Amino acid sequence: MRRELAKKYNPQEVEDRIYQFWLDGNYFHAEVDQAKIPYTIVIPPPNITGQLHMGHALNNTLQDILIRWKRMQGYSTLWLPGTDHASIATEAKIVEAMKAEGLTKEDLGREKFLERAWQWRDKYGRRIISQLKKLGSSCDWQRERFTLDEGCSKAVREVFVRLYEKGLIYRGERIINWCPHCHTSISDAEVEHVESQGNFWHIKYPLSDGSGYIEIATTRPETMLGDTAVAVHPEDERYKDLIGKTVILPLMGREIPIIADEYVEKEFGTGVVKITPAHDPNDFEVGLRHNLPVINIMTEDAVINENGGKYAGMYRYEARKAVVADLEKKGLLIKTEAINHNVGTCYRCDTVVEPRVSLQWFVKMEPLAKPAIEAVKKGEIKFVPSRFEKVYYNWMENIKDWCISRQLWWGHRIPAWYCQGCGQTIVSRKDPDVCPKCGSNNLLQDEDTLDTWFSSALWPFSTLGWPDENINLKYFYPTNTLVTGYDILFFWVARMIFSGLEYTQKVPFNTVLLHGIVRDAQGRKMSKSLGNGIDPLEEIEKYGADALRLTLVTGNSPGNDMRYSSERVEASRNFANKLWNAARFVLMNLSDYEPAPHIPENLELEDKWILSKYNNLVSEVTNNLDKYELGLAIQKLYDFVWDVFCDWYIEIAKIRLYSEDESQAATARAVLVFVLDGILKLLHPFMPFITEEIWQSLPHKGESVMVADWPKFNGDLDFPVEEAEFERIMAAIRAIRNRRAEMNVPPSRKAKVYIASKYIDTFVKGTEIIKKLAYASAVEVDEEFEVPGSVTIVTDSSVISIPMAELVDVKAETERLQKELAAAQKDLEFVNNKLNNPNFVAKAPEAVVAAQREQKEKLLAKIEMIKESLLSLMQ
RNA sequence: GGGAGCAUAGCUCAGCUGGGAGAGCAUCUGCCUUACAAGCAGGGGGUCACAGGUUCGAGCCCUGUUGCUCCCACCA
Repeated sequence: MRRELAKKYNPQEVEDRIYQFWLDGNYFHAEVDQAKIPYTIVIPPPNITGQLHMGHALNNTLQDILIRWKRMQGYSTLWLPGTDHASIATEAKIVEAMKAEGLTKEDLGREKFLERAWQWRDKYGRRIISQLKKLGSSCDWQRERFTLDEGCSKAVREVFVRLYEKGLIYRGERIINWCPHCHTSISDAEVEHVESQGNFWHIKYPLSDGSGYIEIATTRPETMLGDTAVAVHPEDERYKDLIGKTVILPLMGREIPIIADEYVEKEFGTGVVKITPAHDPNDFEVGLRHNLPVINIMTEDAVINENGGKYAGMYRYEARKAVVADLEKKGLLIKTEAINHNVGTCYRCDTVVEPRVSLQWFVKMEPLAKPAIEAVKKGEIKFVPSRFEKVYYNWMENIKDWCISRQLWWGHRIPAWYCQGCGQTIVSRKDPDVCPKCGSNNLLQDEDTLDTWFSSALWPFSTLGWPDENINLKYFYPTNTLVTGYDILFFWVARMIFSGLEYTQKVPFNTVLLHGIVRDAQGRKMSKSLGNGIDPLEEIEKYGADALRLTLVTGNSPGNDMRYSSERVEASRNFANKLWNAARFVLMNLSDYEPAPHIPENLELEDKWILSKYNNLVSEVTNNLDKYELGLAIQKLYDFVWDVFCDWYIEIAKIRLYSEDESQAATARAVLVFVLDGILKLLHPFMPFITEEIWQSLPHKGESVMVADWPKFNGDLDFPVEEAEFERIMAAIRAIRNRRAEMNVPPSRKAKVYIASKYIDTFVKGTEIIKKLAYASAVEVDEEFEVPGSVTIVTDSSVISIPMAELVDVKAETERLQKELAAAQKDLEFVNNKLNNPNFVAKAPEAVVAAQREQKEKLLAKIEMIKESLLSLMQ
């Protein structure tokens, strides 16, 4: 039974039902099928703390389009979903929630805290998954994974042990970025540099021998409490004599040396740098070179500790003020200079990070980066757009060791144990019972967990069962396309590449499709603090998931940001409604026994025209998708549906549908069904819900459009000659409509139309169409006509006369025709200039030259026709 | 300091390997034509930032300039 379609498309009524239908049909599930070629995408796992935002919506729309398309093309298509435990973000949220109960992490203890974390995960992990479903994502939910699940954890542990055994993971006292708010170390990539206003304080450091002072400049005066030297450039004439002498560190009274190091820039500041090895990465390096003591002056909360003398107990900024005030009191402050400089902040909480020496675990990056660079250079991995390859190289080539330990509880605990007996470090795949060196059973596991991105880096293969050799991994890995925002190129993409190469000896994916950021209508980044975020779920509620998806893909080109505005989503909604109504029209004209989509016999000119157009559309859209030009693909589909199919073909088809000739009507119906069926297939990846709903209502073969065959170019539908022929009719119709509109003739006022052309057959065939679409009461076709007192219109292939004596102003008509003549002559001149240019004829491609020649013929004919019309007008 | 992107209609943006510039929205005119007023038909509107160059031909390729945006970087 065919359902009556509502007058307006109502997505709320359709979407959940259709999604359930797909789930029931198990269409999302991918099997290992040796008869098919695999196509795999792993989802960028959303954080379990997250709510679906526009970035997710864009990201998953793009993935779903590719997945649905490939599935229809017959690949065994796996879209592997899952979520990320997001250690810092999640832990912060839980801690915050506990605060409301007056609890801290420490109150609860590690075990109880983790219990809460898992509860959190169960609750909010579900939420984001259900939101992905609302969008229409055709993920294989049976394979859903979580970065902290058993399999992923096994992979993480395996990797850690392997790297440790290879010497690529080490533990050491290094300077790292410390976030006093999140209370953990973070990696270099996790530090955001924000320009901010600060001061450059110029301070006197008195020489110990009382012979004067040297001037240093700093933006962080409180760190001077931990200074262990002052450095100048070895070649700096100004200070050469002072090298080897000492200064008395103000406020602390410590005697510290003046050293020479190339790191100091003579030109910058005063040319003298205070050296605080414990709190500045450069100073740390200098300290190592010169064997300087490292004095840590801050606690984990960025409060000055006992090493900071009388400033102990002050928060870093408080101490800064106090230090400056004391210096001033003592006359040691020379000047305070306002400057703009970059301050490192935590990417999660925006707190200013504090460089700090501490004992952490690191991954040695250089040996891992090399093959990762090679793989892209050799083309084993392609970036779309390719310009990001350069960004990638730049990062990889300058990479530093990766700090992977975090002082958090929510995450993969570092599989390292320390023997309390002999101090041995044990890193192993299985939890050790006794120390292999001394036999002591007094072992303590490292308290820290791993950077979230450490597990994300393994995602493409840990989710497929690695490290266990298994059929899924063999079949679906390496994955094909990775779709993600350019903003996590370093965090994630780069790390997956070196991880894949190191552990699986294969690239994790062949293509990286990078998209931009979804901004608000004014081009601002959507953010919580600005409150300008648009909730995709609300948009789905209001306009439908298909409209949202369409909005996100229309006009979108890889790597570029886009703006989201209500105007754009409304346009998308309108398109969905247009398609809906086109389908409704087709449907209401079908019989109850309409055969499945097929190409009928006895095709008319207009049928061949649209079939040929459709056929070309198929190859163009497929071609665009092959090149990841999703925005271009949907643009072509949009134009075809609205302009070609609705505005022309449906209107034309009405003639036969409403005629007495049932065989003619049947042909028109069959072509309508065939083309609409094709449109629905081509549109399905973009607008899955509405296309499924319509497709089910139409005559169809198979269970679901989502597993229908993707259309292919069909030589039987290629009618270039008929296409051109039909275009002549269209040109005539457009010309007539145009003139009538200019003269304000209402459609209700029909007029007889005389068409003079050498293409008599064509226009005779087009008679009924012209009558309907050009508001003609009758159409006569001949080689020539004399129609006195008529409006004359000239197209490339015809002279059209419409007798409307009372509307005709001979003078105005003459002027208009003369204008057209001039325009045509100018065009001809332009074409002639080209054709008369021997270089053009010799060097331009043949097709281009031929097109110009054809154009010339057309113009010559047109000019001739205009001249004749002018002559007859004057009579 | 290095690198990248953008600059095209009033607005937001497409424009694939170079062959006389497109869409949506907005605007104007006329239409309730039995699929759709979330619609139909038609119109107006662009020195493709600027200056050079390559080419028979440049929005597209090259060089430079200007403006905006972003990324990276240890200049205290």
